[in-house]
Amino acid sequence: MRDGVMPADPERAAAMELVHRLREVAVRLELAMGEFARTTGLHGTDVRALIRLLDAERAGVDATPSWLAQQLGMTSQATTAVIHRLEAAGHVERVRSRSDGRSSQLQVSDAAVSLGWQFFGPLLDRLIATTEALTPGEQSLVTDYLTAVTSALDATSGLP
Amino acid sequence: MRDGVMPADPERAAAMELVHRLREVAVRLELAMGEFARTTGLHGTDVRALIRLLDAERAGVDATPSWLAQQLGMTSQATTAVIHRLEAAGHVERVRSRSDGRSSQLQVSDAAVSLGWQFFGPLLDRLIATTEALTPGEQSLVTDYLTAVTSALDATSGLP
DNA sequence: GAGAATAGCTCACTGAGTGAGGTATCTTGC
DNA sequence: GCAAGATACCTCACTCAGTGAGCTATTCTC
Repeated sequence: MRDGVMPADPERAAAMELVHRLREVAVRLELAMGEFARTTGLHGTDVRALIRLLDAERAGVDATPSWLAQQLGMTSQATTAVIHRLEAAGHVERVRSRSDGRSSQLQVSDAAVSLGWQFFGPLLDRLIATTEALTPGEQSLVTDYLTAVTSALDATSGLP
Repeated sequence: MRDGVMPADPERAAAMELVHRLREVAVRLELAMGEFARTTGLHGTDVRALIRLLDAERAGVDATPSWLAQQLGMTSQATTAVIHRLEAAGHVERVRSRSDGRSSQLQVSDAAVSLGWQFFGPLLDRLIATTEALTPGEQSLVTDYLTAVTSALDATSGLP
C-alpha cells in the first residue's frame, strides 16, 4: 500500500516491512500455483481446491463439497463444477458419506499427489533448505509468528 | 501435501510444518483479498493488480501494462481488460510514457488507496500488532527468512 | 531507411463462476 | 409416525473474465 497515508512511525515501519514481505511470499506462492495449473492443464481454482483437500487430509478433517466451497470462498455450484473437473481428471474421488446420505466425502487420488510432488518437489526442497538454515529455536519462533498471523487473518474472514 | 510419500525425517518434518504454516498464511491472505473484491464489486484479479501496482510504486518501479501482465501471470490481452475495468472504476490512470511512445504507465488513484486502507486498515493493524509482539531482532530474523523464501520461490517462476 | 522486435490493442470465442431453483436426505415438533 | 422445515448437493441458463489470433504504432538494429 501507499504507506504515506499513515503517520510516519519507525517502529511501525519496520513491522510494515515484515508484513509486506509476507504478502510478497503469498504472491509468489500464488504464481507458482498458477504455473502448476498451466503445466497440468488444470485451473488455478482446481489447484487451490486440491491443496485444501490435502490440507484437510493432513488435519484429519472430513472434506465435503460444502466444506470445500467455504475454503475456496466460492458458491456450492462453482465448487460442484470444480469437483467434477477434478473427478474427470482422476485427481479426486467422491465417496458417499455413510452417516449422512446427503453428503459425500472427497479424496485426493495417489496419482494427483505424486503429480504434485513432481512439480512442487524441487520448490519444496529449496524451501526446506531455506528453513533448515535456521536453528530449531528460530524455526519455532517463525512458526509461532506465522500461527499468530493466521489467527489475525482469520478474524477478518469471519465477517458476516 | 500428503507427506507420507517422503521418508520420515524429524528435522525435515519441523521445516515442513513451517512451510505449511507459510502456505496457510498465503491462503488466508488470498481469502481476505477475495472478500475485499466482493465488497468493492471488483474481481479477484483486479484486486491483485491494484496490490501489485501499489507494490511497484513503493519499490519505485515503473508499472507498465506488460509488467503488470507478468506480475499477474496473465496474457497481455487479459491485462488490458483488467486495466480497462480499473480505469472505468476510477482506480487507475493510464499515462502515456514520454520515453517510449508504445508504452504507458499505470498510476493508482488516491481514491483507490483510501478504499484499500478502509478495508485492510483493521486487518493491517492486527498484523502490525502481531509483528510488534516480536523484538526488533526477532523481526529482522523473520524478515530475512521471508526474503530468502521469496528468492527460493523466484527460482521456480523463472521457468521457460 | 528497411526489417525485425516490442508494446499494446481489438475481435471472436471458450468456459469458469453465479443466481434461480430442484431433489434427496436429515431433523424437529406434534 | 409423520408433516414441516432445514440441509447438502446438484442442474440449468446466463454472464463475463481470460485466451488465441491477429492488428497498429513505435522503437531498435544493421
